[in-house]
Amino acid sequence: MANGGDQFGLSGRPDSDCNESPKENEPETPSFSCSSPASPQTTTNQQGMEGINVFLHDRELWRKFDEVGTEMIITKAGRRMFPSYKVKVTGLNPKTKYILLMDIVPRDDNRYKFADNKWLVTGKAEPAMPGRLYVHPDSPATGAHWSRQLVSFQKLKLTNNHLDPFGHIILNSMHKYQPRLHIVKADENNGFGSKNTAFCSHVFSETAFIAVTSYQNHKITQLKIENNPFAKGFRGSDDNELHRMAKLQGKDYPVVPRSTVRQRLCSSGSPFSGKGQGVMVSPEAVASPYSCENGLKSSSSPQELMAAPPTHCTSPHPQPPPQLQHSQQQQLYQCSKRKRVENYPSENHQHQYKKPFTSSSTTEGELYYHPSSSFPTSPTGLPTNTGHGLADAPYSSDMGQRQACMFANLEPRMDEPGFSSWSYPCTLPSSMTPMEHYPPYTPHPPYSSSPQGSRLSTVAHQSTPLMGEHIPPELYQNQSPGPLSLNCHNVHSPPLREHPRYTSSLSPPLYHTLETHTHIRCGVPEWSAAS
DNA sequence: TCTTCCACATT
DNA sequence: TAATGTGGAAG
Repeated sequence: MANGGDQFGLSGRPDSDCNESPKENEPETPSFSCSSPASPQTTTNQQGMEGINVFLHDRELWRKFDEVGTEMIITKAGRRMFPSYKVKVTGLNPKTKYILLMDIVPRDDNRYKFADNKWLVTGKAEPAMPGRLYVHPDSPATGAHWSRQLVSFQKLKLTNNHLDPFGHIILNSMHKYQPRLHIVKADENNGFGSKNTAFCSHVFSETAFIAVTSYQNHKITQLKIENNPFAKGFRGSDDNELHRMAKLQGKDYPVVPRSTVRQRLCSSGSPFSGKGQGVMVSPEAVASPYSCENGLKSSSSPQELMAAPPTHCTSPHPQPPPQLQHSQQQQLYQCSKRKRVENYPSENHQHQYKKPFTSSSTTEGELYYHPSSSFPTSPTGLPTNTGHGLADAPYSSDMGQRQACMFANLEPRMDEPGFSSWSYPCTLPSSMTPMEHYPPYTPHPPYSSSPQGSRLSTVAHQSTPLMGEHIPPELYQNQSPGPLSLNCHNVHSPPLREHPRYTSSLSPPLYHTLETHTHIRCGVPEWSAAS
């Protein structure tokens, strides 16, 4: 990882995002994350997905965590991610409907342990958990809708319960993962999965993390406490508090005043990344290894840094190394809270606790809900892709929030963590069309708890342009032509490997989806575990 | 060494 | 008050 590198102070609570009306934003937490530049680099010409750019919200915060080595708690009941995954999407056709979804894939084949203040590889990874997709509850929605404000995936939860019935994303503790965002263009029926379905995917390497059941690195603990509103209670007011906490944690790290934690965190290399650590350099310098990263001015302000769009490795037309244009960086992102849509009865009151988090996500549904997502399914609950509109079946806000949205999926892998961000608008191969019924199952039912999930799973199976085993060799190459080929203009783009371990035998239903996988790599330095 | 359960804090 | 978060104790 270690693609962070900012030397700025913490950006302030991540919750002060753009959904909050300006006046609600805490003055002390400049939401520079609310500004976003136009993305200059989409060059795809397929399926109308060209020009789409995705900007990671609170990128600075993500980078801070990444520098240290992000850890995400996973619990049986499911735990949200922090920082939460929020993005601003631009370049969408205002009238076209899109489905936004996320998945989290293994970043490598290792199992880790935290020892000597650093992450070390301890062996082979456990078989991957059943892949699940988290479809944003607003899906499908028009480009105008998605573009209106930040799209938040903060409701996404991570669990280590292999039998999780809630649709949470299942992960293995002590394994490294990479969240990915997929934007799929809904077809005329508000669904997708046809062979012409277009989509693009984006990966922000700084959002990679190691799943843990309890924090291993105290620096991460401190960062979480510092930035997560829910952890305010753990924020010490003085040095003693920190010493106390450190002591309680049984850590022998020197404890510094809270006021200096940030500096300490920013100035210390990440044992996690293991590379380029010793010296904390400028953001752009740190990002430099990532060829897909947009260049950033060394004098970039936090706003600009945040505004840096992800690198897109688009297909089929390779782009030149994305270079953020200043003028575009300056484009300001609207931070006003979206007005409720009359037709969508929304909850008039948000849970207070949600404010800081949901503020940025009107798309989350707290502010309103679409009548929405109905994914056609077969009588067995399997995807049928018969063309029913996604919007056919309204779901309650509650449903939308909780279940909207996880899907079983093949187990993709971010093999060889080398991507920074990529997109591969392309035509889905016929192999991605709805599959036959799943075999009865299964330790990892696609979405046992969610009726909606069942419907939505259609989307997952049909559209997920994910990776998995059996990837045609040619697809490993960035230059491969054809619908699924991807061109990553990355310096480091070693061929992807297949991972026999992730075979269909693990979870038959889940490995049924794609015969043709799109494996993209954008050459980002590998996380150096056990460096 | 890692996971689960708990009390407590915040919104 | 409920939901959700946290770190830490206990297993």
